Formats: sequence, C-alpha cells, structure tokens
Amino acid sequence: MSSRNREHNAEKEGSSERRRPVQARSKATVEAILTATAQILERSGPEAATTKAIAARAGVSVGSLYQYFGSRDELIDALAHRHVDAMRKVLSEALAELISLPLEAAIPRLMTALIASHRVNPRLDHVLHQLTPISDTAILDEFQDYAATITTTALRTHPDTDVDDPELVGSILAQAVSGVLRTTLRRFPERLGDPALERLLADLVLGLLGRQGSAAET
Amino acid sequence: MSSRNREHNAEKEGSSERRRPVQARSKATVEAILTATAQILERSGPEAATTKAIAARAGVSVGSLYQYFGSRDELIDALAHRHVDAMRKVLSEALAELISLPLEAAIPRLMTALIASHRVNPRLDHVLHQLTPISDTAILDEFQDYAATITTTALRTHPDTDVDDPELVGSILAQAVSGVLRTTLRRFPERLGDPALERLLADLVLGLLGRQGSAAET
DNA sequence: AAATAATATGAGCACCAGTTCACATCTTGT
DNA sequence: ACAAGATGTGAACTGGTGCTCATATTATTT
Repeated sequence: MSSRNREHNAEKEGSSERRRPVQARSKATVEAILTATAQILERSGPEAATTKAIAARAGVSVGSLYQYFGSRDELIDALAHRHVDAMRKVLSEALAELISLPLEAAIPRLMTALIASHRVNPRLDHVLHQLTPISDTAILDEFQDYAATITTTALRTHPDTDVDDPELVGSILAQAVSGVLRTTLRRFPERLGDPALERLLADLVLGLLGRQGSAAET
Repeated sequence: MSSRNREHNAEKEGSSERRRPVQARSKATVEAILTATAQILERSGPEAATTKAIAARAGVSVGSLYQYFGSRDELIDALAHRHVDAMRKVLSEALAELISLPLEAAIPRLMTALIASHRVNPRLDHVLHQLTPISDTAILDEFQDYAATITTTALRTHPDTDVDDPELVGSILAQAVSGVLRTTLRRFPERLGDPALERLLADLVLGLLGRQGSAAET
C-alpha cells in the first residue's frame, strides 16, 4: 500500500515539479523562493545563488525549496521562464499599435519597445545568459526567436519592402539589435535614456532594409 | 633559513603567477595545461573544467598546475587573455590592407575579417563569455572595444562619411556585428560559410552610415 | 661529483555544495 | 473534534571541489 500509487500529482517528465502549491500559504512560499533567487542572482551572480542562500533570503528552509522544485537547476529554469515571459509580454503589448503603421514609422517604435522589454531586468537577464549552457536548448533564446519572428512577419506583411529572404534578414536584425541592447545594458547603462540610441537603432534597421530593397544582387 | 627569502620570484600582486617557467620542460607543461583547459571548456563547459580534469587531460599532476597558476580562476583568466590576443591578431592582420580603400569597399572586407576573427574558437569564446562575472572588467570586452575603436577611427579618417558622433556610431556598429556573429556561431554555425551573411552585415553597416550621412536630425 | 635549483607528484585536507528524510506544524473537509 | 493531507523544518549525509605540502625526480651550476 505504501509503494503503489506514489503520487497522482506526477508531472510530465520534463519539468517534474515536486508538488503543486494548492494553498495560499504555499503559493506565497513558491513566490518568495523565486523572488529570492532572482534577487541573489542579480546582486551577486550565479555563484552566490546557493540553495541555502536562496532559502535563507526567502525566509524558508531548504526543505521547502525542494518541495516545489526538483533541483536547483529546475528552480533557475523556472525563473528563466518567468523572466522571458515578462519580456515577451512587454514587447507584445507594444506590438498591437504597430501593425497598421508604415515601416518607416513602425521601426522606430519597435526599437523603443525592444528597449523597454530589455529593461525589464537587465542584470537578471545577463546572469541568466551566463547560466545558459552550450548544449541546452535555451529558454533565453526564445525571446530572440520571438523578436526574429516578429521582424520576419513584418517584412513579409508590409508591402513597402522587398527583401528576398525575410527569414534571414529578420533573424539578423533581431540578433543585431539584441546584441546592441544587451551590451549596452551591461556596460553602458547610462546610454539607455539617450534618445540617440533609439534613433540609431532605427536607422540601423531601416538602413539595411533600404539597401536590401533597392540594390538587387547580381 | 627556511622561512626567509621565500621567493625572489614574486610578481606584481595583480596576476601573481607562482613560478615562471624557465626550462623548456616547464614551458611545455604550462602550454599543455592551457591547451587542456581550452579543450575541456570547449567540449564540456565550465562545470567540467575542474583542476583535476585539467591536470589529467594535460598529463600532469594537480601540483604542477598550481606551480604556475595561483588558482583556477587565474588559469582561466590567462586562457582568456590568450584567446583575445589570438582574435585580435587575426583582425589586425586583415586590417592593414583596408586603410587605403574607400568605405564602400572596406566595410565588406572588414566584415569578412570580423567573421574570421570570430571563427578562431567560437565554442571557447562562448564559454569564456559565460564565465565572465558581472563585476569584473572583462578581458573579453577588450575585443569588442578594439573593434569599436577600429570602426570609430575609420569613420573619422575616411572623408566620404559624415557622422556627428563617430564614437557612438562605431561602438553601436561593433556591438551589432558582434551580436550577430556570436549568436550565429552558437546557434546557426552552418550560416557561417554563407556569403549572404557577409553581404548582409556589410549592408547593415553601410545602410546605417548612409542614413547617418544623408539625413541630418533636427 | 656534489650541491643547488627547478620541476613534478598525488594522497590528503578543509570546505561547502546539493539533496534527503524523519519528523513537527498548520489547514481543510467532514 | 478529528483525521488526513498539505506544508514546513533543518540536521545530517554524500560527494566532489580547490588547493597544499612533504617528498621525489630531473636539470643546471660549481
């Protein structure tokens, strides 16, 4: 009787959380743990984010942590998902107003939105990128893919552009912009307020599109 | 007699190597250790690069490792320096031929050179970026700074451009290109051979310069 | 050849990480 | 009021890490 029917709480094997919080109390605990993890990662980096440190900061015991997360890695993974969702939300909200605008007007706005989304939590973003192992299909990449898809779609939709490989161009543009933004956030955060940055990014994108549209290769 | 005159080999405090290799044998040892570290980092990531694993792969004992590197971190630091130097060398060699060319011709060549430099050791590059802590002034950033300086200088030198803040534009361009390259190397390595990538990057840069040169902002 | 310095060794130490588990406490349904 | 489940606890276990040091081997100098 003790060995059978172990838990009918069991999850899909991928992200096997130990237990689902059902009472308000435990939901608060999970919340506290995630918040604590984020705070420690932001402030002191991956090394400092010990299970004990996290539990201490969250005001719970290590045991509680393992009640809801199968391992330290799973915890960080969950946090990464949260973070990406938050960024994606900021971006997609700003997106609604753009679909009807002509490219020349839409791109600058899109840059503003991208900057905003990258501002959600720059330090956490950087640390999570550090933690991204080579092999894993990184959750972090999802945001970039999202941005790439948006751009590609825009290129396909808008009649006033003419690129022959929207997929590639969209992907490159997304990479370029996110490369600039992440470096800026990490190394030159003071530039973020500078409207010159938004203008430059818009020019960067529009400049490429102009070249692509006009000059046909061989 | 045993406690005095400990070592008259002592270094500046910053990067206190334990001992300088003087004989050929020990130089080979140091070499082997650095190579082993690089290999393990490339193949299996930071976690796997334990002092024991490194020593084993290098065919020496842990003790030898600590004879020439004060700590694991110092070792990795030394390796990072090496790597950046190698990248910088590739780039600067290609640079000589460019100074006399007009921008329209120089930029595409520069992109080719940048791609080449990023090809030196993509996987190691990525892992080293992972290892870069938030606080430290990263050695890795030096390469980006180098690329930014080159670009800025080019913008200042070449008479056929007209940007009002070459410093900012150079920095942004370097960030954009390196953003694209690092993502490509990590996620879409097959794109590297594609000449379309070089063309796109050149168009990206030239497009921005075109916009900057022509349209003056209010 | 002898003495001295350089180089190499690897078992062992100190430490601390992630994780478990037997038990205490609180909540909820009946 | 009671039982049963949900939640919370933290000392203790396991394993692996970076690193040291007394000692052995090899090279260089005298």
